[in-house]
Amino acid sequence: MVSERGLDVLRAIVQDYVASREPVGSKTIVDRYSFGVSAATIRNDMAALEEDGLIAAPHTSSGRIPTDKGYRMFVDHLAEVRALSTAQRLAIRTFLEEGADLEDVLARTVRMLSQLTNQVALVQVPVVPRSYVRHIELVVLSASRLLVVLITDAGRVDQRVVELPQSDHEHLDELELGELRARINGALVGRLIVDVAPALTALAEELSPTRRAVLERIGAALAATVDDRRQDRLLLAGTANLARTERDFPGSILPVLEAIEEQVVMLRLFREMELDDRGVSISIGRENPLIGLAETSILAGGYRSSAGEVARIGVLGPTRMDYSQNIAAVRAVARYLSKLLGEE
Amino acid sequence: MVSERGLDVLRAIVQDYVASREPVGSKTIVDRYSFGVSAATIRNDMAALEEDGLIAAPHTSSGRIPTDKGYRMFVDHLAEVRALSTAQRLAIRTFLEEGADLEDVLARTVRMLSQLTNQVALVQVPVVPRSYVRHIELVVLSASRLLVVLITDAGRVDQRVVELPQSDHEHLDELELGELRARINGALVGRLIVDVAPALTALAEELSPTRRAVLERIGAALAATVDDRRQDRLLLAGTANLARTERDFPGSILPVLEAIEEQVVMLRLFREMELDDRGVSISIGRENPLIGLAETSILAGGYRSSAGEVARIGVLGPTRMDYSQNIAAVRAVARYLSKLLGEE
DNA sequence: ATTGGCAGTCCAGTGCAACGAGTGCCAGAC
DNA sequence: GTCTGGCACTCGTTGCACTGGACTGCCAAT
Repeated sequence: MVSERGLDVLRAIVQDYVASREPVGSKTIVDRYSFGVSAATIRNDMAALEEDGLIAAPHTSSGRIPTDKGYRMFVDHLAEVRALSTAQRLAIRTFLEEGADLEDVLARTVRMLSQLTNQVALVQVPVVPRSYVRHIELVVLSASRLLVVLITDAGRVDQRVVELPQSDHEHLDELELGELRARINGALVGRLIVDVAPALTALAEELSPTRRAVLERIGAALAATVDDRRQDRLLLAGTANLARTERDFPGSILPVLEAIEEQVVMLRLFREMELDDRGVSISIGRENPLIGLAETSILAGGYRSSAGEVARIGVLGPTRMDYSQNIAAVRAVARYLSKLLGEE
Repeated sequence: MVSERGLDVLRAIVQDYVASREPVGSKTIVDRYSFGVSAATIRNDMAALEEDGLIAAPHTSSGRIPTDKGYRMFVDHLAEVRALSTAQRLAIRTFLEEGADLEDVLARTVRMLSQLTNQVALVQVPVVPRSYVRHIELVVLSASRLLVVLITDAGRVDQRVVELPQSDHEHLDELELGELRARINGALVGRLIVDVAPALTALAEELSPTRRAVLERIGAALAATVDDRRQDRLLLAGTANLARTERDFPGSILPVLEAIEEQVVMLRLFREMELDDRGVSISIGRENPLIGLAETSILAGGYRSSAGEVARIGVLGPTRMDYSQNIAAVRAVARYLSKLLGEE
């Protein structure tokens, strides 16, 4: 069981390790922080922290470093987010405001963010695909599974399987299905695929509650398909910072560089990170779905683009990063960017 | 003096070193290539090559590696450009043709090129600034020097000093200058700054030959200013390839990453590379103006964008790269890109 | 619960010797 | 003149043993 002081020790270990890249020992902590207890006591606390998997020793008889779980505990409960300095805020304002068009503003944003954090910065550039719905087909696979096929004027076909609500015991017979198909097509054909979601919501109003549940599933499937198909790009900056923190990547920075070059994958990962109440989302080390990013952490924030939709902005760096400062930077830049784009 | 066979030895050294990253010794050459002479003879040739600064030994009693000058000799006189395989050509075609808009085609191009070469690929995205000329001012600095000031509607002011032709002994007096100023402004004010060059050419027709020379200088200065002001972007891909060839960078890849992130600097460098008769330009190691790129070579090619102007495309990698293949790849992709964009 | 002390562990650095790849040079052969 | 085989020499690399230092874990005492 980790005591109250144990958590303070964890905080000290994280801060010290982030600052020095040296595994931190009990003596260091006693010297550098005023806990008012002896090294042996700290050692006991550290044993408890290790027991709980929050810290680990690279080898017997060396100091401890935080594990992914330790960093998680730190960012969730122990880190206080420092506000940016006035100078930094001013720099963000003036630099971003000089941007000409959206592309330029985002390019500036990503550079600014990478300089502010000394990490790799990423910004999602929302690009709305201009395809129109040509036809939607529904095929019954079994009593509880439905295949939804979306055909657009670009000639592209996407399909997706939908699990129907279990509670709904009235099977969809061919007749009903035909009606549903006709209604959905009536409501959607000829529309831009980005308008599919609102149109479906409107359609749902006209249906009985049981059918509405089915429609919702179909709508979700279509939304997911459209989402997958967005040709969003990713702006990157500060790759050099990866090389600068090379020593934090045991093997090499190669897998990291490979991962961030896979824009499609990174975008999905980025989109799937859900913001917490602080307006950021953090994915630490092996929490990360991509193996290449096992030694890196990603902070994501959201900004509201001119179209009103939420796009992502974030930084990526070694798990050994200054979370407090980076959270502050991502939040500040995201907030300012939303404001700037909202005004226009 | 390097003999005929000496150059063959150089070619062998370059090829072997590029393939193996091992300094190559006389014995290796005798074993692997059939020169029909003994190792001692090769050693003599190598001594001559070293004398001429074409190869060097990392330390006494080790094999030789090519110097920048050696690579230069290789690409200028010894390398034969291998044509791409049919499969590769087909891959280029089909992959690029799927691109939606210019941005998308270029994004695909840069990825394609980096995969083809296993190097960092760069593509210049031409962006024409939409500013209009508001006023042009001419100020005499001395008998032979003139200050040209360009003011555009964005409120931006650029100035440039022009050296007047020495042969022209009639000094420009204030009166004449005034007339010239009026004519230039008459011809240019209100025009897009990208149209400055053709408009000036038209104006030159109306002037006397002596004045025409002056106008040409002014025109060149304005063109240079406009060129500097272009907000061209650079698309990058394959940064991971740098990490993959990490061992070719004695210190670290950090300075290289830093250099390619400086888009403005890279663009200027890129633009200043003049294509040779093979349609490519090669800058090797320390020939490069940027210190951070002292261990890298850049190959540049040109493609004709839809607007008809020439933009750059290229690859960047360690000086120890497969020049033959990379030249072929850059040429093929540049050519195909021009064709694709020309059709539209 | 906390502390001082002590034995034990492991890493990083150092010095040394043996090894091997490759050169430079020279005297002799073609 | 050009080429060749041979030989001494130079260095980088590898393996090994050794030492110093930085920690930890545990225990008995407070």
